[in-house]
Amino acid sequence: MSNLQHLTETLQQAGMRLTPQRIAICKLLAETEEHPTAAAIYEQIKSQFPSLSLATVYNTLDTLVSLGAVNVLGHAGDDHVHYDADMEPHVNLACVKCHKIIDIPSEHVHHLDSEITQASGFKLLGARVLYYGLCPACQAEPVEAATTW
Amino acid sequence: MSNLQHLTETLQQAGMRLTPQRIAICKLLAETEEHPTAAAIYEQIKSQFPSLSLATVYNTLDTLVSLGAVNVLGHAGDDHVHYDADMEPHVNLACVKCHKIIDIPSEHVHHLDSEITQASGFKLLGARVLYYGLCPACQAEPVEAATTW
DNA sequence: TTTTTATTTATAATCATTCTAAATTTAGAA
DNA sequence: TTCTAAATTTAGAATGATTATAAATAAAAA
Repeated sequence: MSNLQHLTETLQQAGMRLTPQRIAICKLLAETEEHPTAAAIYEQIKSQFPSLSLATVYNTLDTLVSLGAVNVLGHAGDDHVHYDADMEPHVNLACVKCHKIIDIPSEHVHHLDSEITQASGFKLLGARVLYYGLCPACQAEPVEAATTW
Repeated sequence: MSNLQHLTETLQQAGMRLTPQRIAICKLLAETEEHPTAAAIYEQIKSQFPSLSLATVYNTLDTLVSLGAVNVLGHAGDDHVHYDADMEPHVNLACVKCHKIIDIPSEHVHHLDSEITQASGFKLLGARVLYYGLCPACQAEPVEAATTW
């Protein structure tokens, strides 16, 4: 099953309508390699739906998050909340300089779930594994004032 | 070396003055088991420094963060940024219901650093490993509308 | 001292996100 | 088809954490 299907079916099974706006948001989330913010999603879909409201984007994202189909990465060096539709355990790696976020498949994160569950007795609902540093390209350039995190 | 010493020395070595306000903030960060927000720190220190300004708290936190002595956890189910002076690799585990955050020592997170460095070529500066779920106490109570993340 | 610089403070400004109420769309019944 | 009620979208206002600004204070240097 494609990730897009997963997202739309999640909405349907929650009894929600598959409106064109919601489909477009799911499509973007499923296909992007980025880790978009609400504003970024709004900007990219705006051309298809000139009347689109930011509230719709936030509502849809919140719904998908509370249904467990989308992950919230939180702020990543900027002042925007980033979202990630890839729910497979993986590491998100952000460059504090160019603000790009990439995914790293990791052997060890796969084991974290059970390790944490056993140690804590929590019922896990999600994770946010975000490392930050300087990407190879930005390491080449001189370091300036540290970014605020 | 105590964690408090580490924090104050970090400030000094950066050429900054050890003002009473900054010392109090470092002390609180070093001694708390919580993962306080700027507002929480402000509230707790206010009694010692009635004239304290929130700006001072934010400034000091930002400085400590950019010096790599304090970690920013980001939002944790509420709308506040949480800080953590424990820089040892560990898992932060937040309950989405009672909003408590606890630390979990983890064998696997210790290995993540080298794994990520090798896979990406990034120069790592920090990490934010935050899992969320329901703590044992909150699992007992009935589940209500999902919290927005 | 006097001068310079760092720091704190109070307050205003910013801006991402949330809220609200009206307008629109939809699914299903008649 | 048309009607009706519920869901959804929308525009714009409101919220509130954080940041910026400029004046006041404190400390260090001369």
